[in-house]
Amino acid sequence: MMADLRSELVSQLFGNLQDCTSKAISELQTHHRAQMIDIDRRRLAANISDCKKVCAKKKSRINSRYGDSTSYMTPVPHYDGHQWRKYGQKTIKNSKHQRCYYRCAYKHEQNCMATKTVQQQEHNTTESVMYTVVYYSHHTCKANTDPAPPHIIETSTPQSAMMSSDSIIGSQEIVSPHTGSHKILENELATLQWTEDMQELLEKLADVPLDSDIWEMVQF
DNA sequence: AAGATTTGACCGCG
DNA sequence: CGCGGTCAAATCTT
Repeated sequence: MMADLRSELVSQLFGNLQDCTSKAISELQTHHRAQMIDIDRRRLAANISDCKKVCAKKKSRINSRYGDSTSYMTPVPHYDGHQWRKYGQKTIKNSKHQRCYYRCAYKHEQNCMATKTVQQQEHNTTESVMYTVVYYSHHTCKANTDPAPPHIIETSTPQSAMMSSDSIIGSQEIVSPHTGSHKILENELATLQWTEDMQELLEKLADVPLDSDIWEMVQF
């Protein structure tokens, strides 16, 4: 009887939560895409000729050392379907934030040479925090087929993204201005089947005693 | 204790 | 010689 009531309440709460978060996610994604398009347009308009020169220079250097690279902008630089190990962090000249260096977690076991760098971009207070992620080499480790990372936007000129951006973040400090709940949300978003996991959480919580203070707050 | 991260040292390139 | 990519010992986390 009590258990049924609790299950129902929890079910409703999670239903509302799911609706809410889905809406928020949708809005963020829409806003985010529009924002990135705008930022790209402004950057391109600002200094196309300088950009061309520097891009060509950087690209030739990078390609000579690493082969092709692919860069992305994303608010969620750490959840891209692969496991990484951080092996370095550097302050980059004229950048406010540091750049972090990651290698594939299976580098030694499987000789996978994939690496990536993550650097937080400059942003004003009206923009959400974004990171430039540059991938070098492809994953050769098994069970990893180098999928396109979720919730990111591929930039047409990889090096230009690095050029105008500014810093990094390690896997532990994660998106610094975000709260713990944001981190969880991002994680779920990028890697999990949302509805299935919500259902699982629901089933677990239905068997857990609820806090009495919360029960007193809910009016029926 | 094992594995992951931090951080200064090292090194190659321009 | 400075920048930035990598190494590896120290430190932290689980």
